[in-house]
Amino acid sequence: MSTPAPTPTPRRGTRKKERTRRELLVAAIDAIAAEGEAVTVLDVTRRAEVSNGTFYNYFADREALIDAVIDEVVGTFTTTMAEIVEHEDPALRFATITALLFEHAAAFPQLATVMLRLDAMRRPETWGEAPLRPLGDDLAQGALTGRFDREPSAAVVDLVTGTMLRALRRIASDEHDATAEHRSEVIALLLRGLGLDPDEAETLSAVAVAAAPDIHRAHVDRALDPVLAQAAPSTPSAPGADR
Amino acid sequence: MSTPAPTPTPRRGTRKKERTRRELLVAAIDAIAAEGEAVTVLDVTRRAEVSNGTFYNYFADREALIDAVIDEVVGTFTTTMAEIVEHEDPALRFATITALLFEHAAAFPQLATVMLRLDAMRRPETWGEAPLRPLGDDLAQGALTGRFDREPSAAVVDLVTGTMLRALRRIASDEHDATAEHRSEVIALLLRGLGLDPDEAETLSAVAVAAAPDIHRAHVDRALDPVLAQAAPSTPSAPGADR
DNA sequence: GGGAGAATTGAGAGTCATCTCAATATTGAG
DNA sequence: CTCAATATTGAGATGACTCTCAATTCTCCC
Repeated sequence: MSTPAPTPTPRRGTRKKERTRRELLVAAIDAIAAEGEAVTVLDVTRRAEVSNGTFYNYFADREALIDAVIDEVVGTFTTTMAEIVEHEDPALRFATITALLFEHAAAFPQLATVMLRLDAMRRPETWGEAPLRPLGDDLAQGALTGRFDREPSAAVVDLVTGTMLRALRRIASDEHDATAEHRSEVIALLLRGLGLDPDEAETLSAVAVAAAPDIHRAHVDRALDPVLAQAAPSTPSAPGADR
Repeated sequence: MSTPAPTPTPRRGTRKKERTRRELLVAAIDAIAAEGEAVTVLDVTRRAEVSNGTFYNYFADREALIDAVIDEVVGTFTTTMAEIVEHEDPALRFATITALLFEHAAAFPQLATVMLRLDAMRRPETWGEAPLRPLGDDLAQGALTGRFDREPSAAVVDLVTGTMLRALRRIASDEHDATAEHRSEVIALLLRGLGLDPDEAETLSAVAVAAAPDIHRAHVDRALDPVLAQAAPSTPSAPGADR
């Protein structure tokens, strides 16, 4: 039996409070993906199907919600990255990290869309400390250490983060050519720009893109907040092992 | 022949109108650079030092202003590009176009900031048709035609436009390393990623960056709307009479 | 200068947003 | 089942924003 009770009760002892907060977070992610900077508290509470007043039990104000969303979303991406940081060959590590981010964006387009929009929601004065900046710096640094003779200069950061954000945008908006070939070619272009031999760049990127889905699935099963996984309606959260 | 009707040229009291509209446009550029999507009509009219009501003599509504700003700002960048489109060697043309855009962004940081913010002000559904998309496509296309064996695929567009937008953001926010070296290295990285020989990439990019200031100055003197030039307070223009 | 028409003003109507709070409903341990 | 703690509700208070319009000021042609 175990018909889910009409009153949704996940488990005894779990305060309702926990669940409502997460529902608000998921609703906020959807709303920001759709509305961007212009999102309103009412947008969020309507999606979460709670009253306007309830919102203020969980967040001090609208700003606090935005901050919480930034933490959540950037968290899922950085966790995904940290997941495979122990790769040995720096070039392969870079390729794998990038391929994983693409995979993550394709699996959770709302999260990617929110990340991209948040990246632009800051004022010019604070662009330097934008939430995504550390992620880009880490990536560029990790891409280069120990393998290429090039230092992770500002130009390299621009090359890597700019290209990846642009490709993420394409993937998140589900354009027709956001295919595995597209991802692989993006990575190969980056590797070549960073100084890798063209042939090796092509091989490495193909390998990384091919390996990404399995790594990513394992990561999601293990580490991703199940409530956030709801934010990807197109992805069955507990599908069969195979695809 | 010609206009038979009432006095062929409308000249009664129509002088001021032109000027006010341009002042509103300049104020809007400043305001959007500072406030982004959240800009209000009052922000703009306060900056332009006109009353709220005056605004509606010139723009049907707030949306119309945004559209007009997009036209103006994207216009100045595409004009800059078209300026040097006749270069012979595609790689050098690409390097020069890029260097010119960097120069333009450094000379008119407000325009660059507005362009970058507008790029993110659209909804995800319309990102594909965002105002900056054609500019990026043109650039990627122009970069490759006739020289590289690579076709201007989606990956190439992502590489070129993403990197340039990121570098423009750095230049617009006046970060300490937005120097000539930075610009030159960005271009070299791109050229190498596109398939050019590393040494030639370095040489070409240095040449292009060195040549950019003169070309740009000539372009501004010749073609740029003088009112828009006001948007760059650091520019020593405005030689007097406000006709 | 005189005056017709262009240009501007700013108060105000209407809308919609954020956030509060007293009242009400729900939850779950004993 | 009971009831105190916990969570939710939704109608306002408040303020900011967009857009209108009758009244006023300004321009500049003659």
